[in-house]
Amino acid sequence: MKADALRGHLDPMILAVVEHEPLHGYAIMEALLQRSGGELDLPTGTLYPALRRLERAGYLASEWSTVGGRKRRTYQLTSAGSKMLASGKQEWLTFRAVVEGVLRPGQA
Amino acid sequence: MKADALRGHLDPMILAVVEHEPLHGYAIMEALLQRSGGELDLPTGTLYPALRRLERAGYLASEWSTVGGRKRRTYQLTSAGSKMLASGKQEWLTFRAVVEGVLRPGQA
DNA sequence: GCTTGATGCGTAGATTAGCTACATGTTGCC
DNA sequence: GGCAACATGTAGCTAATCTACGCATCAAGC
Repeated sequence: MKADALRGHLDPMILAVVEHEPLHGYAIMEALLQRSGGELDLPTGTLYPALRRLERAGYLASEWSTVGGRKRRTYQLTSAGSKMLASGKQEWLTFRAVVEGVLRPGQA
Repeated sequence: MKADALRGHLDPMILAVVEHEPLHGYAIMEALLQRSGGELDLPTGTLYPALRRLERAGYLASEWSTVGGRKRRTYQLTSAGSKMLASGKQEWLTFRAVVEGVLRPGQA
């Protein structure tokens, strides 16, 4: 998968992962990897800045904790984030329709 | 639809539009607009550089012609472009699976 | 005691594709 | 004369992702 195919789609994916339970960065990475069937192996240099961006934008809230001597920053969805996620899902459907309308991917 | 959601997906879409018939830039714009149900209204500053990029990469070949006093540059798919399009379609399917695996868009 | 891998957070700098805004010219219609 | 549609193109900006680092803890293996 090309790198910047993700562009603009990563944010809702991150929000989706913390939708039902707050997670810390590393766990978010793992959740993305798992949910994507091993395809989405984000480098930390992508994830952590994205998390800070989302927090700065008000879609995530974070909290520090220490587990087994390791510091974790746990992120949870804010209500603004929840709205953002919902509209992100909607936008994905539109985007998918646009691409498939043009691409006709069935016709290999 | 956010602007850079397109990132990395535009190229195969352009190739798909000229798959069965060569078209000039303006006609490609219109075809994209039509196939996307009016959603994909590319600015010329996006399309024309993209076409030149694809030609430079060997996926498209162009030819000048004059129709009704207007100069047109008509693009057609090369064999390399055809392969690129096929793999682009495949990548799209993977990408879609990844996003939907993470996003679960059904659960609004 | 040492090394290695997994866990965990983070920044700096480069890349690059899509965008806005602009420039140029023709045709046809009011 | 003027405006919309047709038609191509460049210059410069933006911003999200990537690569490549740095730092620290813990557990396992030798």
